[in-house]
Amino acid sequence: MLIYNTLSRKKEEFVPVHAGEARIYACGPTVYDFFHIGNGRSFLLFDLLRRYLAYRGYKVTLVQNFTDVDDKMIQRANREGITVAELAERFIAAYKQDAATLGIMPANISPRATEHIAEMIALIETLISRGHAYVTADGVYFDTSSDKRYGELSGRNLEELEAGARVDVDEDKKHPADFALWKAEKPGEPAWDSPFGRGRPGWHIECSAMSMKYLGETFDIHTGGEDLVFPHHENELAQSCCATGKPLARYWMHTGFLNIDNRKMSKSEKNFFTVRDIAGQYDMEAVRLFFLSAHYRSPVNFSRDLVEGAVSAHERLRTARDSFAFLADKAADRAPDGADGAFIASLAKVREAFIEAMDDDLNTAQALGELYDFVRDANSFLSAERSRTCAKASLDLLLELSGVLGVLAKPADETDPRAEALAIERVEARKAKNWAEADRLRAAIADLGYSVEDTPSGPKLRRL
RNA sequence: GGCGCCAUAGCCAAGUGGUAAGGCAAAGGUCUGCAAAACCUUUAUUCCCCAGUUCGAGUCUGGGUGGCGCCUCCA
Repeated sequence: MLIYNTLSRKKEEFVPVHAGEARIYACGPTVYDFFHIGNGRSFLLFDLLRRYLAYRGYKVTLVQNFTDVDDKMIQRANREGITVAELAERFIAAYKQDAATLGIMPANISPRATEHIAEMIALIETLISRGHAYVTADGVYFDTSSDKRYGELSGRNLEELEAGARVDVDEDKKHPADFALWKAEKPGEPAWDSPFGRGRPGWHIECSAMSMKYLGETFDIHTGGEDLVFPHHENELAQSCCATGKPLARYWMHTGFLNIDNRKMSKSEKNFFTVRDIAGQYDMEAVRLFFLSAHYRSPVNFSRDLVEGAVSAHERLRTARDSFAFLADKAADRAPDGADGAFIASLAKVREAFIEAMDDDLNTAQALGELYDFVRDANSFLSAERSRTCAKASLDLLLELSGVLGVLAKPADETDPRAEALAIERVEARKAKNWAEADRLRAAIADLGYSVEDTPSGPKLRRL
């Protein structure tokens, strides 16, 4: 499998540290608010990655942290008159709910920053003792000049960073790019005791401490949004490498941005949607399909029209699933003939093509193309009188491949029982060839918000 | 100012130097009480522009043009 590695700016063959295992660290949310649809897209990357690696036979360990102490959290907690811990509790719960709507499976381990202060302090002490960090009145800073490789991940060097630096230079810092490992206590902020005085950890150190604790000093893949490349991941990498002398992660994967109307989402622009907002408007599985229709590294535009296109495509996959399932139960139960055998044999090629696409740096757009091709071919083939075995094989393959992508996991939405009852009445009316009554019932069903389709497997209600 | 990414049909989007996947939308057809769904067919002589390399370029090189991102908290 090839993975695009931000560190080398190339696709590289995936070779895990431990044969047969894949250890992944994903930067999780800062839990000060509901997460937005752009965050959702980047969370989708690690979910897709872990599903696919598991499908390919790797034993996957995914660690996703919760950043539960930082400036934004402190501000909001103070504004609402609650503790930072209470705020964290609330939005960790919200994260879990919202992630589930997008089909994002829980990580194997979900460490919280505040529960790993001791590990961070130990890491900072190591950095100080090795001459990579220094203490000032404000806390402890990482000495970027002491790291020859600093800038490797984001493709910058210290001179450039100095040239690009804007105001706000801390006099105590040796270099403008130096960043805080430990922030000295300020009134109204949570603080912990440490050898360098009471205070709280900087943002970057938490990910270094937690990833290495659970995954080892060098693990396989580190994921995040592209805006984390600098400074967050650059700094994580610097801290960890300088502390251990070893690489932190073999592969760094970053998602492209999600834009709204071709503009970056931002609170000030008010072009901003939380996953919670969207979940009320669309089937989130269709939104997931929408994201997967473009490569994870390319920027994606989010708009009503585009998502609605994905909703149609998603409906089509669901219809295919229902139709295959119906035929797997009801089609002729006889031994497959030659054509059936050839069809079943052809399914292996579909799987191969799907894997080939996914092996190429998770090319979901291409993989979906293979899936749609397969659905069309199978629909066409099964429309003739075919053995039950063919339908069953088609259903199995569809569920297998869509399961890797996570786009057909949810059962059909529960339908309104009143609409169901009307649909049954309508079946009777149609049997009696009472078309006027049938049409009246269809209108009544439409009033409840459903269209009705007469399929071979009976009436199918579809939300309008 | 520095670094980097992108440009493929009405829209979205793949594409390993060898003759343009797929989806959405649209149109015609089969089927259907009428529909819907499904299926079949149609929709890029051409991949932003100009040069170059090559037997051959959407794909490689150079130069333009246009859009975007990072350099500050940010997925």
